[in-house]
Amino acid sequence: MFGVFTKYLHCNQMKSEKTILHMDGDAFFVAVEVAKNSKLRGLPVVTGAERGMVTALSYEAKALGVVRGMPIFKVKQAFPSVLVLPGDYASYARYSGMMFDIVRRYADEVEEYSIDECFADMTGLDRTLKMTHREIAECIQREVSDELGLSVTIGIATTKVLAKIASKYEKPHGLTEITQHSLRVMLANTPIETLWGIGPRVAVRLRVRGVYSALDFTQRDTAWVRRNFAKPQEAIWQELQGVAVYPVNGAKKSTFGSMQRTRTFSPATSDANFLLGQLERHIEDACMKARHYNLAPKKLMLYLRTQSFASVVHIVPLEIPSASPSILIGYLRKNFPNVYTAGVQYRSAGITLCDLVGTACLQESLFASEGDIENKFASVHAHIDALEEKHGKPMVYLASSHHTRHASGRGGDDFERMDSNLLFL
DNA sequence: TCTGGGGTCCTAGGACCC
DNA sequence: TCTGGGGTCCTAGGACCC
Repeated sequence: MFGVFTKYLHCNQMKSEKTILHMDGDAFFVAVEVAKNSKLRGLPVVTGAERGMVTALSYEAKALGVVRGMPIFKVKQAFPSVLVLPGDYASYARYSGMMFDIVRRYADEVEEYSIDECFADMTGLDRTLKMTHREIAECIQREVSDELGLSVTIGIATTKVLAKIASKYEKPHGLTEITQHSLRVMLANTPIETLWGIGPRVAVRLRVRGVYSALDFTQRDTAWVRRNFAKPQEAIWQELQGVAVYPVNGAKKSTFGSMQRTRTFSPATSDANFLLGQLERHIEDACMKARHYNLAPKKLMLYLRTQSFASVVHIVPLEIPSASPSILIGYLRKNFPNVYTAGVQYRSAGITLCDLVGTACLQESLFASEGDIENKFASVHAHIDALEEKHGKPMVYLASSHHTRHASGRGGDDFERMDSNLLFL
C-alpha cells in the first residue's frame, strides 16, 4: 500500500519536473568573425570599430587586458597587436539563426532569448531520444562547433533561472548540469547580484537584509519575500526553489510593444538642424521595421540626451496609428521645441514608436479618413519595403535624411551602404 | 560603471466613473 | 462641495536584460 503511494508521488513529481537548457555563445560576435575568416583564429580580436568602443572581445584579447567598453583609441595605443573590426550585425543574426536551428533538431520548444542565447525545453527528451540530457547537450555543442565553427556553453537545470546559473558556472565551452546533489553548492557559490533579473538596485536591498548568495535567498520564506519585495523577485525566488514559473516561449518573435532607434554622436552639438536630421532618419528606419511587421504606433516618443547625461523626453500621441515617416516627421517638427533648448549641448538623439498595434485592423479607418495623399504614400512604402525585402537591406530613403546617411563626420557608420542606395523624393 | 543600442515588464499615481 | 469607497484605464518612470 505504502509502496503504491510513494510510486504515485514519484510519478507525479516526474511529470511536473521540467528540464530546461540554456545555451550561451562564447564571445559570440568575435567568434562569428573568426568563423567568417579563419585567419583570425587564436588572435586577439575585438569588435566595435564603428562606435569607437569595444563591444565584444576574443579570449586572447581579454588575456592581454582589454575589457568591454574600452575606447578603441586606447586599445590601439596600449595593445597594438589587437585587431579591431567593425560589427557585422547581419552576419551575427545569420549565425544566430543557424545556431538555434541546431538546438531545434532536438527540442521543439526553443526560445531565442537574445542574439547569442536561447532556452530550450528538454523535458522528457531523455526518454524519447534514449539519451541523457547531458548527452543531448554534448551533441548540440559538437554540431555547433563542427558545422558553424562556434563555441557555446550550456547549462541544464529544472528552471530558467537555475539553467542560467549553470551556464555561467564554467565558460567557455562549458557544460554544467545542476542536480539535486550539486544544487546547494551551486546556490551558495552564486552571489546575489549575479542572478538573472536581480539588478544593482535590488541587490543592495537584498544585501541590506542579509542576503548575499542565492542560497541565502532560498532560505527565506514566502511571507518574507512578499513583505520586502515585488512580483519579479518572488518569481526569481520560486525559480531558485526549482518551481518553474518562467515558461520557455518557443513562438518566433513577431510582436513588439515598441521599437526604438537612437544614436550617440561625438562631439556633442546644439545644432537644431543636425538633431532634426538624426531624428528624422530614426523615424524613417523605425517605420520601415514597423511596416515589416505590419505594425503602427499609437504614440511617438522623442528624446534628446544632454552632454551631462540628462535626458529630455516628450511623448506625442498620434491621432491615428501610422508607420508613415512623412506623417511622423510632421509630428516631430511640431513637437521638436518640446525637447530642444537652444544652446544646450546634446550627445544623442532617439525616437521610440510606442504602443504598436497591428495595421490589418486599421485599414478601414486609414482609407476613410486619411485621404489620397496618405494612400499614395502607402503604396510608395509598399514598393520601398518590397525593395528592402529583395535586397535584404534598406534601399530607398527620404532625401531629407540623405546627409545623415552620408555623414563622414559625426556618427557616420554607414559607409558601406553608400554607393548602392537610391534616393527618394 | 563614466556610460551603445534595442528591448521588456512592473508599479505608483492620477483621471475618470459610479 | 471638501466629501465615501471602489473600480478601471492610462501614463510616466523605474528596473532589468543582452
